[in-house]
This record gives sequence, structure tokens and C-alpha cells, in this order.
Amino acid sequence: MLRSARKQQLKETIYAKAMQLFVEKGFDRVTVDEITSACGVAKGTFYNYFPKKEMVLLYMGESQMERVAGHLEALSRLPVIRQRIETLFAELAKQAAAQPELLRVSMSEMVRSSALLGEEMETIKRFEKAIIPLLNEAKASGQMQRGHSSELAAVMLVGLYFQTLMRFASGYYADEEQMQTSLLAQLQLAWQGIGGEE
Amino acid sequence: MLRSARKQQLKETIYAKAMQLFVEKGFDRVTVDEITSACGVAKGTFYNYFPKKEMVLLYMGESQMERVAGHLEALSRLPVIRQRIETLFAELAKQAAAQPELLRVSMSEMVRSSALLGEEMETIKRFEKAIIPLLNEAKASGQMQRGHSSELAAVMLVGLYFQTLMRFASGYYADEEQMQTSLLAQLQLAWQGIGGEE
DNA sequence: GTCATAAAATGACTGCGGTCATTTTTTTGT
DNA sequence: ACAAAAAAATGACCGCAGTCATTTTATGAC
Repeated sequence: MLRSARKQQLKETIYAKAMQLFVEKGFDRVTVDEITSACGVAKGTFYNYFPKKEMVLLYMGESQMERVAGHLEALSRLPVIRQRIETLFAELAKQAAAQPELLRVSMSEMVRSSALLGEEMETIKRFEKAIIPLLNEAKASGQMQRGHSSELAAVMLVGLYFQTLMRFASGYYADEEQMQTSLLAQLQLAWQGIGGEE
Repeated sequence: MLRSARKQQLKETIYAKAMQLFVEKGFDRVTVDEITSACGVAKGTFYNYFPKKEMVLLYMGESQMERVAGHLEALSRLPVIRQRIETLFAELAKQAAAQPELLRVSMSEMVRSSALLGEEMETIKRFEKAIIPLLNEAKASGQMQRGHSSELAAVMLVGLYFQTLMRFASGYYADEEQMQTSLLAQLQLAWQGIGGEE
């Protein structure tokens, strides 16, 4: 029953070829037949590794999110927590924005299939979990109000990030720079708060 | 060339029948053939009114958003602006949450097709525009910091709302009540701000 | 009323995503 | 080394979304 890891790397091959074709021709213009032919396997094989065509994109999203921890490691020297988050988000957004069509389909599919497939939301939850320690650190050093929940703040910040990406994917922003500007401004506003004196 | 408005109400008929079937059987279990047969027209006719099956849902979203102004009118007696927004969002979320599957497909399609079809983002922008006057009013009465942009705050608040709906649609929250609780808490956090002393 | 023109309806057809019973390959037990 | 059992590959097949050339219906000029 020990599955030969060599065979499971066929998944990587399919993934890589599929992504290459998606970038070259656009998601909708690439058929599953095309992907499998390019890999020298039959169509059905694709579905042994990805339950839906769109699942290739979620697989991409996962691996992207797995690098969050690494990014935060690299940013740990920054004393201002808010700046670490700003930089992390800006970096992730930059990567995602490089392929707007894939971003759009990924975002769309993230919503559509997560409830069915169950596990997709885990990606976002992991993202949130990764920044909760940052917020705790911020609280400890007086950079965040003690009274607020780190978990809630994480939900808000991550939500803000995804929401901005969605807008970008949907053509709300004219270009990536506008999105980055808006993202930064929103983060700062979230940090300061909208409210005035009581 | 004056199109008889009577004919265009066929669109309403198709829309109504489609929604009824979607609610009864679920979006994916309803075929376009089924919808058109139930309306006594041929399949192709459907595509004279809606370019894609999913477009029926966006049409629904539009009419929902058109009622925002009415809601705000009814809430204008509340002196605390923040509460008006909280109540508005809670009300809208309640309606949307009543049909989770339709919400999921709508949200998904909102992202996926808006850039192609161009006009969908207008719905969200109109939503934002509707609450900007509220924020200006809040500024005037000292309930919001003068230095902040109403437009930016509107983007953040509306984004927060949609993001929470998306999470709900994706199964992030166990039930509607949890979503409402989280939505409210996030709005309050956004109002107060995450940050501590400088 | 009649004809010309444009709008709307039609349904046979196409293409692709996804399924599944069958076949091929790999693993395990002895 | 061989057979039995498990895992993986296969591709013919199906269902439905979406298209489009053709037909039907409405409009309007005279």
C-alpha cells in the first residue's frame, strides 16, 4: 500500500503543464484533453489527480500560501508589525496580480467549490493563523490595543487582502499600482480606525 | 425600432421561473432546457436575454442592491451612523444567507465574469456610493475622523461586508448567526481601529 | 392591405467537462 | 517466482452549456 512517490509526481507534471498552458492560452481556451495529451497520458488520468479542471488553480493557491511563513521570517527584523503585514500583503498581491485571468478564475473557484470540497477554506484559515502571532506580538509591544481579539483582527486583515484582490481580478482597479495603493491605504485605515471622538 | 416593452417582460418571466427552479432544485441541477420549457419557449430564447446561465443570478444581485437606498431611508432616524451601517449590513446579509447555494454561485460568478462583462462591478460601486453620504454625515457630526477619506472608508466597509458573505458562502462559518456576529465585530473593529498608542 | 426590413424565436448542432466500466500496471503475500 | 489483490490508467461515452443558420413574427412606410 505504500504509494510510490515517483508516480505521485505525475501530479506535479500535470500541474506544471496545465499552468504553462493556462498562462499561454488562457484558462478557458485550454481543454483537459490538451493538458493530458501534452503530458502523454489519457484524459481520465487527469481526474485521478484533480477532481475538477479548476482544482489545478486551487493547488496553485495552496503552494503560494505555504510560502507565507517564509516571507514573515524574512520580515521579522522590521520592528513595526503593521509594516510587516503591509509588506507581506504587497508582495503576495504583486505575485497574484501577475496573472490576472488565473487570479480571477482562482478567486471565483475558491468561493464556488470550497463548500463542496470542504478543504479549501483551510488555506485561508492557515493564512490567518500565520499572522495571529504577529498581532499578539503587536499587543505585547503596545502596537495594538490589548482589548481586541487577535483572531478577529486577523480575519479582518486577511479579508481586506482577499477583497482587494477580488476587486482587482474583477477589473475594479485600472492597474496593479492602483490596487496596491488602495490596499495600503485600507490597511492603514484599519489600523487607525474610522471612528472619531466618542 | 421601438421594442415592445411587453416582450421584454419575457425576461422577467424567465428570471422568475429560473429562480424558482434554482431554489427548488439547486443551481447545478437545473438545466437551461428545463427553464425554457417551463416558460414555453425554446432553449435559444434564453440566450437572447441572458448571455450565460449564471447571469440570472447577477440580475438578482442587482435588484437586491437597488433596495439599499430604501433601507438607508428607513434607518435615517438612527443618530449613530455606525449603527445604521451595522443594521443595513445585517439586514442584507440575512437576506443573502437565506439561499446559501445561490449566494455561493452568485459570489463566484461576480468575480469570474465581471471583468468580461464589464458592468457587474457597477453594482458594488453603487453600493459604495450609497454609503459615502453617510460617512460624510458622520464626519460632520464628529463620528468619523475628519482626516480620513469617505471613499476609502466606504471601500473598506463594503469590502468587509462582501468578504464576510464570501466566507459564509464558502462554509467558513457554521451558521448564519456566527457570520452575523463576526460581521458586527469586524465593523466595530474597523471603526475603532486595530492600533494602540503610537 | 402589401411589401420590406428589422427583431426575436428556434432547435439541430458542436465542443468540452466529467464519469465509469474495463484494462493495465504495481504491490503484496507466500 | 507466481498469483491474488490493490492502485492507477484508459478512452468511449454522456449530459449540458452555449452557438448559429434558418424561420417566424413584429414594425412601419406607402
